[in-house]
Amino acid sequence: MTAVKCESPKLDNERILALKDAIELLSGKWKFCILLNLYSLGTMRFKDLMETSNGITPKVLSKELQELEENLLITRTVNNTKPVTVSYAITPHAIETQAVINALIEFGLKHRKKIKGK
Amino acid sequence: MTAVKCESPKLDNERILALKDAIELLSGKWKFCILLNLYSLGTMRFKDLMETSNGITPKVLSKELQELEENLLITRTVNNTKPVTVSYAITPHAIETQAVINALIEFGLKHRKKIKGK
DNA sequence: CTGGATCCTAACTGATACTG
DNA sequence: CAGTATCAGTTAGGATCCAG
Repeated sequence: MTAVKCESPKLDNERILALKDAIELLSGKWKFCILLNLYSLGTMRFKDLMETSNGITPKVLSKELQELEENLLITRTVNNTKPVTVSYAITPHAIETQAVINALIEFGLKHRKKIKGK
Repeated sequence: MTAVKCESPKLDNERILALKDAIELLSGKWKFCILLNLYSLGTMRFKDLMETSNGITPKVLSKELQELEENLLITRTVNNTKPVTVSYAITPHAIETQAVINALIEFGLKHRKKIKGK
């Protein structure tokens, strides 16, 4: 997703703003993938994410991680190792996104059945 | 959103595919807005959607509606009126997306509090 | 009223190479 | 190892005008 537009004059404004925010926070080709990896597999390093996020380039991964960090969804910690390593982990706050992802997966699964059934 | 990439070798593939599908179905700057309008306000005509979707252009609205229809999330019915009118309504299947939208709104609301609290 | 056709731009994405 | 820099391609989205 990108910048979401949704100013319907007839609907509750606060909820719409919240919806917009949520979508924008999670928009991006890889955000869900990264979040899913992080809370399925736990803390990961840049390199690990490069490997599990099949096809991503360092530049893009870097950008996605920065955006997630700005939005307090993940933490970035630099480790005192010989070759410097960096660990990424989701914040407690980001656990809320699990509900979103689960809802999306549920919907996706049902939709797949629907399509296949045709 | 656009074409979502998420082929993590370490995660359950079917769920990831479902996630990808769901995101792609709902991607686009206005999809959520249109769906929200349709199941908050009921069946609407093209003109109505133009008005409630503040700032959308007919071309974009048309495209979004077509995509939603292709994915069986809305129905399009042409009415036998003097100047032709067209009604759009969500399908029963699309009601599943409410869970997604609600989850997004919930997350968005919590996130706003988090940010404001700082 | 309901769109389709054109043109255009900004943003996202990718490939490649390079640095602390 | 963990990125940044540069360059180039694609595309979603908007402006405007036109048509059934």
